[in-house]
Amino acid sequence: MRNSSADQLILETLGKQKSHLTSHQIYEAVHLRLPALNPSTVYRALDRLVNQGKVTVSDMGLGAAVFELTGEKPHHHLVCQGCGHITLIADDQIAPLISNLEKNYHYKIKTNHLVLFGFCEKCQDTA
Amino acid sequence: MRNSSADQLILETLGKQKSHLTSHQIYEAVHLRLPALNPSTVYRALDRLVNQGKVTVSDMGLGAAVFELTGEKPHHHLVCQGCGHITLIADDQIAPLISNLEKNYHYKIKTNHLVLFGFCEKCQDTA
DNA sequence: CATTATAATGCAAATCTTTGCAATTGCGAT
DNA sequence: ATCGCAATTGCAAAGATTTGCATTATAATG
Repeated sequence: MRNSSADQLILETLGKQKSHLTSHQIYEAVHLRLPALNPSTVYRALDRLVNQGKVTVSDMGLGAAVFELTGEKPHHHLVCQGCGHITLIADDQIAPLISNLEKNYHYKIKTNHLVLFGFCEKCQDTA
Repeated sequence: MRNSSADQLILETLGKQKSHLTSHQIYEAVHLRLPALNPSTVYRALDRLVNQGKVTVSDMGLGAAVFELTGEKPHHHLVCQGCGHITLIADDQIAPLISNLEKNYHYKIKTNHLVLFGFCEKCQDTA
């Protein structure tokens, strides 16, 4: 592994961003700052960063996967399929489950961003 | 909503399949049995079925999302990022967490297939 | 049975993403 | 400083998926 300028650029881009970005949004952002960069380079760099664990990818129920910098602390989300509202789940709600599974299955779990879909209070009434 | 032949075909295809299929694999299978069917029709039908809850989509860590018939019972998986091995997680390991979250956040959770990534016992040693 | 509203489909174009291969570049070893 | 290996990149083509719009088919209604 080597010091790649594409990787750097992507990390910076994600760093400035508080929300999640799709791969295409990332490509666009990076392309703005370095138009010479080839699409395939960006997509491959993104792949690389995910494999290295520097970037986290998750499906938030939009058509496409979204990316973010891997944070220090795990965090999780509830996504309402009715109104699209997103609720943050405190990690201590999830952490015990994770360590249980690790114990029972002799696993070291890397997933640090769970996304659960469902219906929030309001939208349950509507449906 | 209406009785769509594309929908039927997709449901049958998934029914005969014990493992998960990518959208493209589904397109190929359906295309074999009804070559006249347009790709966009298949992709749109698949979308529809997911929205109707008849089909479940999940990211198993391959490049693409995979689809399966929505089962009666939730089931979950551990996926090893080292060797790719997949372990079934008993639902009673997960169910308590789900009902807790539903209580605490006033949510009705629909997600019925959790996928957690990590490293199995063997691959932890290697890494 | 005819009519109408709406859902599903086909088609073609656009878009997004991946892939193979050749050329380049960075990094460690000499 | 140079050499050589392996990683990164560019390019072009292929592949996969989405979209807009016109057309067709279905189901409900009168």
